Amino acid sequence: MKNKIDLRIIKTNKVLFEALITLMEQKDFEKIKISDICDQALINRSTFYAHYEDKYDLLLAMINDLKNNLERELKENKEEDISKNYFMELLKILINHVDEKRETYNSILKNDKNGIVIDFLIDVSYRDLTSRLKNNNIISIIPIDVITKFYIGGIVNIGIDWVKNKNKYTKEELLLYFDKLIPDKV
Amino acid sequence: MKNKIDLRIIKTNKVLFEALITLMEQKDFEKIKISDICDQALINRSTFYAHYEDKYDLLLAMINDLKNNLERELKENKEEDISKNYFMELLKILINHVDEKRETYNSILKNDKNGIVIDFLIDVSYRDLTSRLKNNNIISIIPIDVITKFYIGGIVNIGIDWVKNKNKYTKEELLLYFDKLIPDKV
DNA sequence: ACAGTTATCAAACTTTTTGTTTGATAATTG
DNA sequence: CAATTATCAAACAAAAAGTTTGATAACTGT
Repeated sequence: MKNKIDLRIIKTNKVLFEALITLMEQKDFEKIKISDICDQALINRSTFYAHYEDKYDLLLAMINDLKNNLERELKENKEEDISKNYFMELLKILINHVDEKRETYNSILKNDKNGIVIDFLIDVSYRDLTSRLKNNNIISIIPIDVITKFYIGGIVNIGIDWVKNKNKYTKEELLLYFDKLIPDKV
Repeated sequence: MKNKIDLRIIKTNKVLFEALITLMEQKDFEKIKISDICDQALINRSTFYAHYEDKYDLLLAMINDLKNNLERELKENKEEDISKNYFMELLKILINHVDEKRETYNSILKNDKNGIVIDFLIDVSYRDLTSRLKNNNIISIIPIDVITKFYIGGIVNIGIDWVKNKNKYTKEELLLYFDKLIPDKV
């Protein structure tokens, strides 16, 4: 009674994710047919329907998987060296995460699905960003979650640019830019 | 030989735009059928195909129309009082514009089609934002278009929040927040 | 290693949605 | 008012989405 997940299910999910990413790099999400996905993934169409309602359902599952990965990585890496600047730590992990899953993020962003990404970024970074901004005098005038949304929006928008144009600047430069652009203590 | 646009065409476009907005407020763009749009707009489906290839084509036309409106408003209003701070002028017009077309923007943002909106915002505001940031010392370290992307991203992300939650803060407060958050001269 | 379970498969099928074509009619233009 | 043309209903054809079947192969737990 171990209740292990069937290997075939894991495999099917994997090939479906990969197929969707490949296709989203080639064409608009809107124009992708379920049969395209199945052809690319080399699975039967009825198998697709055994797992997902439609392609949007599949996309959400893929993004959710991504989020779980990120959260795991954050847990694993944050404990290692506990410096005072938690938020820059987080950004560093985040940048590496995106760099490793570049094709996936690129395919999502290309198709304008970044709202979902922004939501989970706010989720993941809200606490650390807030604590970075806490010492700042700006906070007395503007509601804290408005400020948070502002900087997350900025980070994501640069991130999008960075993902789309791989070689315009390095990870280290990117991190430096963020550090300069996001106010620290007064 | 005036070559005027047929009134019927204008009317059809109008009801199609309105129908799309209404439906996008109710459900995902992905789930909207062309026949839904036609039912809502009270036009024949063959008429739809006489104007647009598919619903995505219609969406793009709607967004393009929005952009043209904004650009016209900018031209009209900017000349009135020419203060030194062009960028805040622009933001003010922008905020009023979005406020007036709130349902439209709301339906677009709800459906995660903001990439297109960001693109045209960068288009429209790049020059004035750049000139506001020009006097800032940060510019020597970070490429100017990276900075621009950062602040546009922030503005849009707060804007999204503002559109979605109409009564959280006023237009005037919103403008004040932007002014505080976007650095001016050193 | 084996018995029981279940995910995948091919294939045929129904239903839904898309896209096209027709010719008649009504609205618009100059 | 005559000529033009956008819209319409209606009937199609074609494509894509879903569903169902029973056979087979892959996986699980003991």
